[in-house]
Amino acid sequence: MSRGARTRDRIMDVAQEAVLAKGFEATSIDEIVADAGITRSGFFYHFKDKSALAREMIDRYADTSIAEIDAMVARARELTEDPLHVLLITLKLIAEDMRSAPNGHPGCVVATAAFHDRLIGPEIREANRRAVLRWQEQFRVLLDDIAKQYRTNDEVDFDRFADFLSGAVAGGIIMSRAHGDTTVTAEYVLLARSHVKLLFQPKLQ
Amino acid sequence: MSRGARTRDRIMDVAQEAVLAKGFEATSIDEIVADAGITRSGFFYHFKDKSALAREMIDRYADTSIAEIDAMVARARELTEDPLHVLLITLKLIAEDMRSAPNGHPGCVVATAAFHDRLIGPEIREANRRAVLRWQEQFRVLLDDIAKQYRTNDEVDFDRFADFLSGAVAGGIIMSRAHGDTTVTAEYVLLARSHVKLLFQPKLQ
DNA sequence: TCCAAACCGCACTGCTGGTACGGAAACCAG
DNA sequence: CTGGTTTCCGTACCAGCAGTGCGGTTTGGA
Repeated sequence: MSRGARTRDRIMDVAQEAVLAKGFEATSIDEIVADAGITRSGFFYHFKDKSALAREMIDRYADTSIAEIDAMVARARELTEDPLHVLLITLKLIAEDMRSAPNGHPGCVVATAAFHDRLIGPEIREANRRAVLRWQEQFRVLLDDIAKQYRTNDEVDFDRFADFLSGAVAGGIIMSRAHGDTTVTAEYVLLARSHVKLLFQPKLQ
Repeated sequence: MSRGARTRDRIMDVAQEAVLAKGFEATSIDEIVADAGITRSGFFYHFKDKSALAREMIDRYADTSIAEIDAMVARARELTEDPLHVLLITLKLIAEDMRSAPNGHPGCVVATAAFHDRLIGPEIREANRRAVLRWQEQFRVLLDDIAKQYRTNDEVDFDRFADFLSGAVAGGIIMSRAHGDTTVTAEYVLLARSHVKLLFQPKLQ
């Protein structure tokens, strides 16, 4: 990893922590460069503006998030062959992971960016779109596997439902902020899990 | 309604439209006063700072939202006595209302405020908390009515689930912004409705 | 050793939220 | 109609912000 790449990563590290805690606009470039141990000139050498930083942060955040969920799916597949239980276990692992975090779920760069439209040009919007589509695709695959062996107890569009599962997390983040209760997001994941269970589980009650 | 109250309302009207479209920080006071037909001095006469405006906007937004939902609940009660169907019809009315809006759901001041922590002092946070608790209470009452006549197909905490229903809207707003598709929020409400149906409906399949 | 990438220092612009204060117009009670 | 209060304007000012420009310096690698 080159020196430049390391600096870029350090910038994004400190920026992400601040952005998740305070939002994009509330995080000043002066603050970022101070924490990253560089100067404003150094910052603008790597990112042409704050928007470019946001765009790269979104992509990087999506990368790590997708990888983490993939790891949980893999772990779930080790525990069962039943596709329904793969998803149920995955959702439980996600919830546990959120609950085990020191201060609950730290927030989501994508969700945060969605509400800061000043710095959101078409590029940021596109980066956000890419991210949510990747999450949707991830859950969509699991739902398709389930559909091969189970029938649903209600008619739902699978693309929408896959999207809805990540949307539950997004909603949980908003509500956890509104409530001032960091455990909310994990509970939302478990409620979404309940939805999955009710949707596919045969012979209810 | 006094002259001052009318001016305050006009300020909040134009501010809300801009905030829902662009976020709090992206909406400048200069822009608000221009659209409201007053001066900066006039603005600061009514609101001591931008944060005070946000706080009053949140309360006002919650008031109208609660009233709208109450009206839909009342309409649903006219159509059926069954408490489960009261909620199901209410959710359908909410979804239809969102879909009928010219540009989909315009967004939520509470959700927007949750992601703009610069101007969020304890007062804003408290206003946001009040709002989500009011929504939660609204759905909680309907769920309690259902519980008197139905048993659930899965164990869920009713307070959480009531909160989850409004959270679905919040998540839908985020995802609609991320997708760039304004119909998403209404679809989320319908998926939440499906969850309710699956949770209470006896003798599935 | 040499060159390019990486980074610094500094000066500048334009916009923002916010303060301060004197004054003017609108409104309302007596 | 009068006097006082509410409401609003005009202007000048401050600090913090994102972003630009550019010359200079350090660093790492071929």
